[in-house]
Amino acid sequence: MSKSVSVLSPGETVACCSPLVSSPLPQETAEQIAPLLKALADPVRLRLLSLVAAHADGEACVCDLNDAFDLSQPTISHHLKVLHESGLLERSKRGVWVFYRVQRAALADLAALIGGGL
Amino acid sequence: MSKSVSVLSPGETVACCSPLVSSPLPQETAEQIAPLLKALADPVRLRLLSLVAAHADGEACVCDLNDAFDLSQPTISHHLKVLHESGLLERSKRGVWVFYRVQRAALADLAALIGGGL
DNA sequence: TGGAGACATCGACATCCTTCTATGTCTCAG
DNA sequence: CTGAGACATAGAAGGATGTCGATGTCTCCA
Repeated sequence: MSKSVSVLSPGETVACCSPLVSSPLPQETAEQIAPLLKALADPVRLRLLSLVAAHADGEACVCDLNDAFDLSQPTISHHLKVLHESGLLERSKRGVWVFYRVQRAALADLAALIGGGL
Repeated sequence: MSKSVSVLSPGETVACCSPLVSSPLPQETAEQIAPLLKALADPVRLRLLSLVAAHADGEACVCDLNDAFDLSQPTISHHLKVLHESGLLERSKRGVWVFYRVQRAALADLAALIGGGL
């Protein structure tokens, strides 16, 4: 995993900017946003995020998520890490289990960036 | 460029689904959406899209866009192609020049997918 | 204390992506 | 018709990404 993936420390959300279509995005901002979109731009990670969000109480244990895919446990763990490091998923360990929860603010900011000004 | 990038034919927009956080995204849908996000998930392409959208009359000529980057002309051409094939940019040739215009519906659909249900 | 189970990390491999240079295609002016 | 300019395509190189099996770490229970 290259360092540039985690531009935001886990838990931090996008301090967002004026909408994409309103004014030219500064290079620096573009380089901040792109990793976030890249984290989202994978079918497995999209489904993971969606599964977590739609789960009861808004959080899901890794064990639940593993079962939903035909992928190895380390692969799922890797994707969850990407989502977590990009600030899209919150992590909390309780006993033996690890639970993930969607950081709705980050998603909302992204949506505002893309869809704002339309 | 692998074939899977252009899931949508150029000009077609996302026939969008229920929001990401509302119900588990079906695998098929996730595989349809991911290429769109992937098209957006690059700092150069983010700035290209933003530049086009913010340009006078909502469209920009490739010659204008080339000047805004420290990248070779074929590289910009490549990124524009990715954005076009994903349905985010509309292409129109007038004389010697090629103009690109943002397909706002595609952006709006994406934003609704990500931010809907928050 | 020791074993089992839940996750994370490591290292490897194949594929994909970004970028480049070189070259092709199309259109207009002269 | 020929040259120049705008843009696209082709092919190659280097780095990034997705996936795996093997292994490590932590926590709980017996």
